[in-house]
Amino acid sequence: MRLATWNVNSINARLPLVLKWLEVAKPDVLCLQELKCVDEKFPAEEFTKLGYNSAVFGQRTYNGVAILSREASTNIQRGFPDDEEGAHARLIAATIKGVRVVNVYIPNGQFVGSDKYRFKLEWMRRLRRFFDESYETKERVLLCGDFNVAPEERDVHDPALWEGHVLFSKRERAALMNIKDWGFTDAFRLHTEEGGHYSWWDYRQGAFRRNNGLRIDHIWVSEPLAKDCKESWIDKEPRTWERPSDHTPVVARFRI
DNA sequence: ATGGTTGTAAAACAA
Repeated sequence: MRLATWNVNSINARLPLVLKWLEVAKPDVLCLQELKCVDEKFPAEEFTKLGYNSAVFGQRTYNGVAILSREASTNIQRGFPDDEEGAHARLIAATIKGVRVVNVYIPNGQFVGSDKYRFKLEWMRRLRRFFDESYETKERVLLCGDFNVAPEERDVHDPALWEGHVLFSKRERAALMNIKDWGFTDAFRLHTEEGGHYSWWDYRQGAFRRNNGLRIDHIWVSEPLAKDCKESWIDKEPRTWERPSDHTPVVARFRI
């Protein structure tokens, strides 16, 4: 089974690229973030034509997450169990081939010290609590998505420049490690030690051309799944296509 | 350089 995660920055603006990528990469599961549309505007029929089922949790203008899968997914959950009405559409979970797939779009945080930064840290605390209350570490659990945090210096093109800034500040990294401490392993780091591999590049200042990026999109797995993870990579090609998302897909392959 | 780019949606806001 191949699973991928991709922040598309509007599914309708990116539809031609997503369809093209599905046809060449042929993942079994594709987790999407930043749909920027309500459920009714999600182009599910286009994915049906390529053989994918859609589980969607949309929202007007901002956020929105979805899970595409060749096999039908079961037990679809939208948002945290204790979410209030109108809460951000940032989490969708579904079971596929015995794997509990949790797809998240962690808040960006705007800048360190802002209200949105505090919201990000609180959301991350809730995500850790969600795993404590919902799953056992011996189950096959997978957490993926746009985490909006680079875990380590080797995940940042210029750590000195980024130190203390949103996406790489100490409190965000601590909040991220707290989630990881539930029992996750970074699938990408099972297979690659060196730095310089990024999943996001700012649209501005030729950041992609200069490889000024961050590794902020991740696939994390519980212990039983880590044993079955054969490969993980970042597919930079869609970032070179016309009208790209600022993120590119991250992929993992499992012996399932 | 107090900037730069993109998407939504119709002027700012979010990233």
